[in-house]
Amino acid sequence: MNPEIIPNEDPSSTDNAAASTGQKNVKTIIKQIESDGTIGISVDCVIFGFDDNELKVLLIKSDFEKYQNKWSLLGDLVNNHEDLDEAAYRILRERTGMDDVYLEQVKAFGEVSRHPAARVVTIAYCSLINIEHHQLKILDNELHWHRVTTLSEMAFDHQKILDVCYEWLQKRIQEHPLGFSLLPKKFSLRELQNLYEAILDVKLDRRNFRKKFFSMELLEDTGELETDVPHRPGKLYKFNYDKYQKKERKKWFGIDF
Amino acid sequence: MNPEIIPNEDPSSTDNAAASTGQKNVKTIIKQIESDGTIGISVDCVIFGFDDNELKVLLIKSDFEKYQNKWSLLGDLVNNHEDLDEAAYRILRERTGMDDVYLEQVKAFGEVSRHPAARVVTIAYCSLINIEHHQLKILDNELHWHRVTTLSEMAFDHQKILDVCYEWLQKRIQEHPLGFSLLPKKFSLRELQNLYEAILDVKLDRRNFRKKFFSMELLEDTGELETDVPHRPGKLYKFNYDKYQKKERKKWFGIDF
DNA sequence: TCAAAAGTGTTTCTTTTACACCCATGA
DNA sequence: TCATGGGTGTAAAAGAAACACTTTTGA
Repeated sequence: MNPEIIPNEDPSSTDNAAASTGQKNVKTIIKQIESDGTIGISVDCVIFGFDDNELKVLLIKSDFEKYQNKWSLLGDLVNNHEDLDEAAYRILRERTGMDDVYLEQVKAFGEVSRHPAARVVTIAYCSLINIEHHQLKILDNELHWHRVTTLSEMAFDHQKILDVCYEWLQKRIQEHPLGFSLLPKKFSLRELQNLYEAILDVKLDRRNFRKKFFSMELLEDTGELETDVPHRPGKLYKFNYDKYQKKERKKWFGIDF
Repeated sequence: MNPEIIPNEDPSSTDNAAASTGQKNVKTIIKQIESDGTIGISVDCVIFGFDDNELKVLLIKSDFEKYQNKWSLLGDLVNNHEDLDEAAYRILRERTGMDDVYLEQVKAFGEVSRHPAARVVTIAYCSLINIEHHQLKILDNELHWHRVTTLSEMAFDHQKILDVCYEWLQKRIQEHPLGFSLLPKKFSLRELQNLYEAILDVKLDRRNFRKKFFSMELLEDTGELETDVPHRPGKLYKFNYDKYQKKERKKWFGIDF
């Protein structure tokens, strides 16, 4: 089951007090993998958020000795009895308390020596969450939102994984309405445009941007307006997921490379 | 290292007499995984070819009891000391004797019960090979080219994997020059158009198709003509990989969904 | 000389881009 | 009343789609 769009709802419960870091048993299991000569499987989540007109990613400080003080993605070994997707949702839930979020598999990374202690193949998942819906509560390992554009010194091959996921996001957001998962349910067109401009690192013409989105007929005017802005308030829209889902997908886009 | 385009060359050696099916030891290892309670990792290759104006995929009969007589993709467990990509190239080499082919990872499939004997996560790779460059020599397990459009009764979740890879191919071929890997090095525009029409299952206008490809300026006129055709022979072209590689990739395609 | 596919241009329509002024709000 | 960003339309350009006749070859 390939997760499609899941509309983001205000979290009914942000109770994640029970979230474990999942880091405790990892070392033991890694040791086992090491001695077995088997291959371990993990999932790493690249959790994107959008705040202050910038794309952010959720990171922790690695507690693996070799990579002390380097930034690390949120990952964990896959349990024997859980699907890959389930593992990704679990990691997300443990860290953010949310499970009704956008999540999609991006790529498997399996270089022999990507993990210094043992052979571990990892499956990278991309997740987009609306930062407003979740105040980080568990701050183990300096969990925090980090700007995507100013990153260096990551643990393992996590820089590579992040790069691949970021490129994936840049492409995907243009042909799939992922972006709305990063915004509040009701948003202004300016917020939407800021999101696209930040992710793609381009400037877009405001009028053409509006025209484009309105012509898709997937935005619904909520009748509400922005508040607390020091200028004329913009209209608030919401994205019509139902209508989008019912739209038929075209298989012919036109050859271009 | 994400394999980009590799131009297909005539194979200098199609000697693959030493290719092993890789199936002998699989059962033993699966048993071990089963008893260990660990998770196995395999690679499955979806090897597409194009012949007789139809898209084909290379399949064998499964020798796993439960799926006797069902069609199966070419796969094998990943060795401890090899990258995922290497494993995919190995499988390809063992089966086709070629290793200078197009190969790309598509997706990991990790449902808990996708393999009836043990927990095995598989990474699907898509490979495109030019059928003319390889006469199948090892026909173990009824190895053969099967039409993609008339398939049923596949082993494991291989139907699902094939479907995902086929959809991936349909999309990918429109924005990436994969298709040339399925054709002879020198081809006519009609062959190229037949390829696109077969893969996408659409009819295309001949004049617009030509216009489109010529405007990309990536086809080189070889000066040669088709032979042995019962009508006016078409010009033969080759694809200029160098020029394509040097082209800068645009990150802005236009929002459309 | 016939059958079959190659080769070739123009027009129409659609989509994309570029661009400037008035409007509503809060300070 | 000012500063700030919201909201709007049109013209030009580029790209995609529709469409028919002549040419070359082998049989």
